[in-house]
Amino acid sequence: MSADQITRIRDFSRAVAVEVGALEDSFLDRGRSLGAARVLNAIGIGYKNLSALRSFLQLDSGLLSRLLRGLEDEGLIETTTHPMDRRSRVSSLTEKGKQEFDLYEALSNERAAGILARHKDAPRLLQAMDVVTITLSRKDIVFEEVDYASAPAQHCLTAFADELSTRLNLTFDLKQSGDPELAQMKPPFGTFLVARLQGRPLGCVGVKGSGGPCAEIKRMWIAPSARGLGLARSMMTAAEEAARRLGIQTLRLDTNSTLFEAVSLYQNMGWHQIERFNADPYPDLFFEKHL
Amino acid sequence: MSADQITRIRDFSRAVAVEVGALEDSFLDRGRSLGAARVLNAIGIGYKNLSALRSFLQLDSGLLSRLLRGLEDEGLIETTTHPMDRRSRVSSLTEKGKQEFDLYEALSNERAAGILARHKDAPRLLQAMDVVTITLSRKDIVFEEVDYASAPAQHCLTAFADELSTRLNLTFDLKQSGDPELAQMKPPFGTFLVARLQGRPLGCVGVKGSGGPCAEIKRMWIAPSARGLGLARSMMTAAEEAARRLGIQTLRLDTNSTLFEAVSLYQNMGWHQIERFNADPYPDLFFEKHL
DNA sequence: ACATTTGCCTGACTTTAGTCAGGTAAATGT
DNA sequence: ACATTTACCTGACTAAAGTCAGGCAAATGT
Repeated sequence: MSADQITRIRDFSRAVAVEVGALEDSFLDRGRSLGAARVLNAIGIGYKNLSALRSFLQLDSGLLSRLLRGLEDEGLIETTTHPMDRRSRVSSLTEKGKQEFDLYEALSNERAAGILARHKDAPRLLQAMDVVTITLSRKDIVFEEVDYASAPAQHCLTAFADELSTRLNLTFDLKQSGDPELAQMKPPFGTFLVARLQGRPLGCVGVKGSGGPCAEIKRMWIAPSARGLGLARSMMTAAEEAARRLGIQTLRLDTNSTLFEAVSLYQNMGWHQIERFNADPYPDLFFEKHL
Repeated sequence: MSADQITRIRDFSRAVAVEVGALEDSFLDRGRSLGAARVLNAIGIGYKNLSALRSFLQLDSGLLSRLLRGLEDEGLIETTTHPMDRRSRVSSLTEKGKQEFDLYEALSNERAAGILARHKDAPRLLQAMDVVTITLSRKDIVFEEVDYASAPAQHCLTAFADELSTRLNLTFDLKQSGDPELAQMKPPFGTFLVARLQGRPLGCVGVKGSGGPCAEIKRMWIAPSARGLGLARSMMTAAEEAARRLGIQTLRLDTNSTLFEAVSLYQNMGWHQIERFNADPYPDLFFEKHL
């Protein structure tokens, strides 16, 4: 744990504290105490159960109770008992509360836009922020099976195609609507997985089947900001599990030897090299794995 | 100002608030109120003048006064009147206060080390943090004329040599102690500039003269984390000004055509291409500027 | 010279945050 | 069934943070 690294972390925290603090301060701009504003916003973003609110905001039961009553007196929230457990209570925004919440959102957006405006000539800032965001909250990344045609899937595929196009100096379009692969990457033949962090798509992988015992891994991609976190490995694992659930016994894939990191990942995960199984010009390495 | 960018800023702020908050919390670990701890630390890092303290910590005059008195009662600080203006007062740490300050520093380092430990398998995190830190606080970057042999200069030159070595697959050593260039890059012949952010060196440039009206720009380098901020331009400007102060009338430099960003910067700043003036194998483009 | 401003202190006050010991009603364990 | 636990509320309290008016001494303006 070098002193230099610690200094860099502390410099970082000092530098962002100012900007991030300004964003937090927007919660004070509407004449309400910070505590009350935080509760209102937590309810607005979906923490309705009081116990969830308490643990999210790290509030004492008594304190939360009082803040809630204050918001109720203002007519911003309503609290009812939980239908399953009548000890528990559930809060929700009233119409007036929603308006107030929207005002807080607008304020926060304004502050964020202010940060952006102050640094709009620093194109690398947002990318670097993404890397930090994703790394710090990578425990929250989830894998979802979605339709190949759904918005998050299309987001990944567009980004993937753009990346391939610039890297190989060719034009790729991986998501034509009439694509015959479309049917092969949804159940019962195959599936399509995306990795998401709080809704934002960070990567994808497709399992393309034909009803038989053999299927193919396609469209494996990780967003640049999410690389270096071992996401590829967990996404491959998730894809293999999904394939197993579909009754698939053997998976194949093609890749290019210049992608050495991917190649060593496959070898590391128990894939073994096989003979060429298609005539595509781009791939020059072929792998297989028995599930 | 796209909604997507605003979302990314807000996600970033949410993600770092947790970690940064934990670092701030270390101020509570020694049984003192947050306000008192912040004042003690602000004095420790150099804010001694009360008016400077007030604006740095955004404290009400009365509040600061009381916090200071509390610290005085603990024997941690001493306050004297300002020698120039006897209305103003200046605080400084006592021996006991210094010890207490060091304990806070140790706690903060510990927390930072904790963050590092939690993410040590994310090699890109620190780099990304550096980009964020430097971009957000780039207004604080200063240029200093230093000796070619000084620590910050050597830091830059080592990094520069390493970068050249890996990029060109050769071995460079730009800072041999017996280097004849050493004398030519200090007054009265030339100079050596480093760009620093709170002490950390971010880039360098040398002006190598021989006493005559003509000098050469050498060793121009910007730390990877500090690129994309226009630092190269301001560093070149600073170098030209320093050269002018030394009585130099013409500057020359050599570069390589693959460094297209540098080349377009030179053209943009009024340099014009000239004939080859040395026999080095690496450069293939030569520029000159009359000051 | 004298009014004004600046820099800081003091006292009196309010608000916010946070803690803790009960208390009630519903759910759960055995 | 009855003791225990859980989920929340209430009241009483303290500590910390923040506000404001006034005051004093030194500096400054004219």
